[in-house]
Amino acid sequence: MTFHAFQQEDVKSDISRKLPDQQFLLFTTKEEDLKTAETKKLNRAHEYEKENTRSVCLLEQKRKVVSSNIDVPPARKSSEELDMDKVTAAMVLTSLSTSPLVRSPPVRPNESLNGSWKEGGFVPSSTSSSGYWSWNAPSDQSNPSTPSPPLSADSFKAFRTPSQPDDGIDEGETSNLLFDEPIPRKRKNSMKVMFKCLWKNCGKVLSTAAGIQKHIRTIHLGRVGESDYSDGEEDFYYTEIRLNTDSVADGLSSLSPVSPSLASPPSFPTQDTIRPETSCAKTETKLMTPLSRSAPTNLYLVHTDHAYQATPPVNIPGSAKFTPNGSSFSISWQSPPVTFTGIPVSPTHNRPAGSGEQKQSHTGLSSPPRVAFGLRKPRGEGKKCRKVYGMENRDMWCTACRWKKACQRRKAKLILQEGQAALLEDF
DNA sequence: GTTGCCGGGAT
DNA sequence: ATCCCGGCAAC
Repeated sequence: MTFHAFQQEDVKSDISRKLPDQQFLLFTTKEEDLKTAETKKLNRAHEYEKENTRSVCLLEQKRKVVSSNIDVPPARKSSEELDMDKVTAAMVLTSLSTSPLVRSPPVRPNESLNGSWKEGGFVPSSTSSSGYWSWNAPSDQSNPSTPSPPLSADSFKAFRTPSQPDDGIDEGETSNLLFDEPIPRKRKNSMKVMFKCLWKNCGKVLSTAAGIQKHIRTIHLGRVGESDYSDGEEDFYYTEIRLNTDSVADGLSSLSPVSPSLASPPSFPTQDTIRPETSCAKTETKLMTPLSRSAPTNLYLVHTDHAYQATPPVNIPGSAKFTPNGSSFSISWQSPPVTFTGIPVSPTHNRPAGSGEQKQSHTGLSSPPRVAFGLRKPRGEGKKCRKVYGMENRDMWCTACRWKKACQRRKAKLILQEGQAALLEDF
């Protein structure tokens, strides 16, 4: 089981969702909710550890950027309170991350603390309070060396038990993941993160999460002209791939973030609004080699819908070859992106129990039930919240189900399976 | 008949 | 934007 907790100030409602593959994303609205989130997470983690799954727990403490163009939440806890919350989180995380169940392969040197986002130019854009996130190049946003929040990651290291050398996420990285370094840090310039669509036979790669979201929405979900669609439950599946490029700093002006050998025309006649985007990413530093033990099947980014920005599409065929039983890949969400070393979960654990609907994922190009625009979507085969939880547990349903909308849970599952199939095929 | 969820209304 | 639900269509 993979468990991720994100603190996200601009998500309105607290969403705790079980994902396929026994993964979790846990979102909490406010910093003050962190403790609550941790409690939930812990409960969930225990619950699913009982189900014979392994877990790793990541907490991303959203970076607080103090600068003139960043909205800082008005009501802030005192540093002491924050400290306690974070300490609580740290202890929870420690208990999970040091659990014997938690295992992950060693982290390569260049993806250790120094190489991950803590060094990067990622900061929440100035619209952070509106639920809109984008990556800003360091040049057009607050100074990376802006005043740091009261706590530093070092404050929490004391609460972590020493991790076994080969057991679990690299310590530096872990602490980096768990306790977002409040101090904006620079990132190496030699890598760039792209976002690869995980839909079967797609593999489209865009330079921003927003772009890939729009791609998925328009191409795969058939949501043309629904840019205003934002029910807070819309899920996207894409994965982050890192490209070794030294020209990232150019931004998107040279949208060939691809290494030369990988360059090729876009695979999709995109419907995306092509718009040069200056606030784009300069990102992760880990090189994803074809033989790296990457495991997108273990973790997918489920992204709650937010406003997005379109970016020119870039296709990088073969640039994200993940090994089926891999273990390492990264996720990126909000700010800053997280480099994550996943758990090599056995294939059986990769599949949600009883996911018989996988069969359809091998049926062709339009694998996920792609619907002609204007037509009703075919009914899904996955278990809806209603069936899973029953009417008596309606409060456990996903929001969409409660509102009699298309079940996000099922959708996520389907997309996940398609993505897995596609990636396995690629490999 | 049951269930998923679209479309639209109420707030 | 959020929440709810009538009603259609797939099952």
